[in-house]
Amino acid sequence: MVEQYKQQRPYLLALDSIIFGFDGEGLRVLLVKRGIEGSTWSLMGGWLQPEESLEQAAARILFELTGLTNVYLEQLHAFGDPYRDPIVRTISVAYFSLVKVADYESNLSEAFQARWFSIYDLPTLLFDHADMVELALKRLRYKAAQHPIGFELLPEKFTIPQLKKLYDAIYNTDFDKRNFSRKILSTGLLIKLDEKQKGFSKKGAYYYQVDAVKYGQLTNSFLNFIPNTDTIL
Amino acid sequence: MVEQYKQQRPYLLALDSIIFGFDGEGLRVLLVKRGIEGSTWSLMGGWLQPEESLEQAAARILFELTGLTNVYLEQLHAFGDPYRDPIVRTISVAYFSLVKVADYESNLSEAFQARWFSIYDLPTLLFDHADMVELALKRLRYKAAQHPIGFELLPEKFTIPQLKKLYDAIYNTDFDKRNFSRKILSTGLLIKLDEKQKGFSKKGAYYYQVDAVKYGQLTNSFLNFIPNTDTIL
DNA sequence: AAAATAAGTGTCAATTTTACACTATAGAAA
DNA sequence: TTTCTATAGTGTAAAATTGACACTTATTTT
Repeated sequence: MVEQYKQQRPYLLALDSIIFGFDGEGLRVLLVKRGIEGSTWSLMGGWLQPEESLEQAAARILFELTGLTNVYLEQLHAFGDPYRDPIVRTISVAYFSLVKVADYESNLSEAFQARWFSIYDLPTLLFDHADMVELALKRLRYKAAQHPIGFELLPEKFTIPQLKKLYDAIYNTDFDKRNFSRKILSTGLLIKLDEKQKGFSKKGAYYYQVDAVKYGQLTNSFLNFIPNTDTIL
Repeated sequence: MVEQYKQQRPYLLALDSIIFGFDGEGLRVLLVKRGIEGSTWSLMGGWLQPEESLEQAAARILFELTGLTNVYLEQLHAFGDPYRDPIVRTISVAYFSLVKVADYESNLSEAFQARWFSIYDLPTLLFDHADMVELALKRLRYKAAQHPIGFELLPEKFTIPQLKKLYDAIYNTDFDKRNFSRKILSTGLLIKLDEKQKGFSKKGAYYYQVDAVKYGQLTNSFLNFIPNTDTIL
């Protein structure tokens, strides 16, 4: 049994992060310079360390770039085509994360030459990173339709028009604002604050924040798409 | 750059398969005997070979056990806790697959001591395999609510009552047969055959089969849960 | 011929979705 | 101070979908 292990060839194991952000206008992905002469844009990545879980490694790598902790992080997919990395065969486990751009101190980015790119206008990427971004975008769309994860991309306090702009950006469409706010508010997940947003529009939109208690409960069944499978069994 | 690769420690990379089947009564998982003295039930698994992609490896391992090809196979999750395998650190990429039990020749199972278990009555499993099964079941439920993957568990020709029993088993519930058949037929995905099932009931239920053309188109938006994101961009 | 068993089907009320346009507010400009 | 302008905010009616509910049909067995 143990001999069976010894005969096996080991592989390098990397992690790559698709980091989504929303700046109020469009959906962005954070990329860094990498490659032979630092000439190619790539996803932020790193190597798995001996005492780390995959999730811990992904969180560490995200922290090294952004200085952020407590960030939404979800495993996307393991990529393992034999020649995806032409130098040495490397399996990469991709994670996607949603960060609040406002929280992101850009000071740390310089070491990595990080930059936000619009998801609709990406440069050529290293290895199979374009596939990773494409899959991550699919997953984000899929997930945001059913789970309240959009809020992870917004500041603590946000307005309904901001939220709508975010969803517009994610789905590259233009939702009807009446139907949108009815649907969002019907989840009971938002708490209206007394404060209004200043500066952007003359009238000013009310700020809302997520009801943390309800947010914790609603992992599934957000927008009535899917029955809450937690309670089926 | 290349030196950076050399400093990294490699890890063993395994694959494990959660193989679901449906025998007309309940949802089953195929398990094999493994462990120190072949004493423990475990998922079917194997090692990644140098020239294989992850998907190819998972398909090969599935073939070695069941003799089946062209089986529904989907990557579930990469499991990489440092001590999940107490002997040597091993990253396992879990795949879940849906097989038609009728197709499965049980001849090959003997080499692996394979057996179908009800998902509601599993034995103690090796390592973190119980977590894998749990996650796979969640994914199956999640997915079957939106995508027409249930058919992968049934023979080519099946009746509506059979399909309902399958969904009942997946969600451990009892759907209303009128609403169920209305909903399923409204997808336009099923073709009614002239033939009736014999032997099971006196009246006999009509056989249906999946419309292959429409099946290819409908990857999302099966039961109207999710807008078809393929067409959004 | 009657009984038994599972298949197959229809309706109505409630809910949800979709399409669509006007009013309110507050700052800026005249 | 009045007017203008830009965005916020809100309601309704038709259509589609869902959910609850029970009887008839077809065939085999007795």
